[in-house]
Amino acid sequence: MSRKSASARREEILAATIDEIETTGLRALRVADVAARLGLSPSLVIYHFQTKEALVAAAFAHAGENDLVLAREIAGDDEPATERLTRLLTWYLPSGSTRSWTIWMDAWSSALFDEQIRSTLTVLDEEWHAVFAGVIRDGVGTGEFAVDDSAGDDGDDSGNGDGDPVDVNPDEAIPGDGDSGDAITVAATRILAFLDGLSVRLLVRGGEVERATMIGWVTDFADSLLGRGED
Amino acid sequence: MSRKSASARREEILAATIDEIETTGLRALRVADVAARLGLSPSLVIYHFQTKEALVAAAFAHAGENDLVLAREIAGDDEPATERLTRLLTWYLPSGSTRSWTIWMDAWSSALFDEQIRSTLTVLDEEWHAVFAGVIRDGVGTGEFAVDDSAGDDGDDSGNGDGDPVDVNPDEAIPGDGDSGDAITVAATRILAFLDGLSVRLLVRGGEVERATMIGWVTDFADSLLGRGED
DNA sequence: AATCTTACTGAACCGTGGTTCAGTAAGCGC
DNA sequence: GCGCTTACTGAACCACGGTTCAGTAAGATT
Repeated sequence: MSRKSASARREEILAATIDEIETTGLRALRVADVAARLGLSPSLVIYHFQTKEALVAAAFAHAGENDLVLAREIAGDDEPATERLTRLLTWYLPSGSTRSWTIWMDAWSSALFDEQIRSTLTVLDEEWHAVFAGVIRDGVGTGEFAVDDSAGDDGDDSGNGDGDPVDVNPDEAIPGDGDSGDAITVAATRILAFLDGLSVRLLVRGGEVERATMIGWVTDFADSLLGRGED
Repeated sequence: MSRKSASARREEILAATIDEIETTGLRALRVADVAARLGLSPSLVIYHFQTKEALVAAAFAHAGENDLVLAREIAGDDEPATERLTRLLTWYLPSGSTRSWTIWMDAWSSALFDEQIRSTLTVLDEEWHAVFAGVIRDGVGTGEFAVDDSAGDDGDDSGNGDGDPVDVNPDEAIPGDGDSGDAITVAATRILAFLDGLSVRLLVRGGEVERATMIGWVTDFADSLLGRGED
């Protein structure tokens, strides 16, 4: 049998675990199946990750980082911010693409009762914020977007036809602690929440048909948050 | 031991199951725990529901209907539609209140691989639609809301300052088949999706602090969809 | 009171699957 | 080649928990 370095094997196993969860669900996940997928013995999986629970936790983190790598690629292109944002939104929603999605339903439900997984998801979420906020900030810089700072208030923002663009210096927008920070971060949070809600709907109720219209909805939402559609 | 009618006992067991899932998660759910919660034997649970899987499926349906009963109460009040909508939004988001929520993370992840649960969730979702759409329709009738019918289109709805209110006769808005129907149904879908996304965020990342601001966000969103905040 | 239905129990059964452990051999340094 | 580290296996272990089944008694019906 071909021996591999510990780190290489670990990555293999994590990928196999993600695939397994993706196709059969966390509920039905067996370490034996993960091992079988690679032609290895179940003992080896436990040898590398001490317990099944740890394996799952590591798999969530791994899947999350994988997605973020691709997201950062999109966000780092040299296209205009508007285009990058649209591509991010489109790619975020579940499809037959590279992005794993069903795994996150399981991750959420696990996070409710597992402190470790919860903190993993929190970190991933903050990185997602950073990606979106970065693109938005770029767009504000080029004048493509206009964000008004009354966005976080309660209901009485009736008269804000056009808001003043806020220029935030990149180093003061630390994602570390609060979503309730500046308007850009708040916009990113709202968009991400809407994306998650739509994704759940898309996954739970089959219908690939609606994906296209959903993209329209998020685009509209982003436009209204980012001061487009009024100029 | 006090004997109860089958239907009464079934309801007891379902309620206990929901509580158990709510507090320990579906992952850790044991029929023995459900039984112990009521001082009964595990065999009885299986006696009433033939299998654990069926028990869980029934519990999801039961919890969903419970929530809907309360939602319909709110929606059926004689207050103005604006007020009812706000109360619905506020009550929908997870809190320490009556509404069960963590159970739905598990329900979603189960639905991905269980046809029965998926159809249960689909039905519940359609009923939720009906509740929201009903209130919105009332608001359109009284002139509180104004919905424009270009809402479902792609990105090019830039110039819609004020849309014409659409009067839909109540019997032609059947939730049965399509979310892609009229503007009212579409608005309900978008609001529900946003609510779900925010709820996940609230549950997975602890922070009860943000609930108040989230209510503000949904209100803003609803306002923009329903033609308020521009008049 | 007799009987019949049926809610209900206790104990045993048994498949499942994560984990352990002693042992094997592959690569690497000397 | 020798030996050390370490990836890796096979078989056995063992706990856990859903399900079964034979039996009991409570309540309704007559």
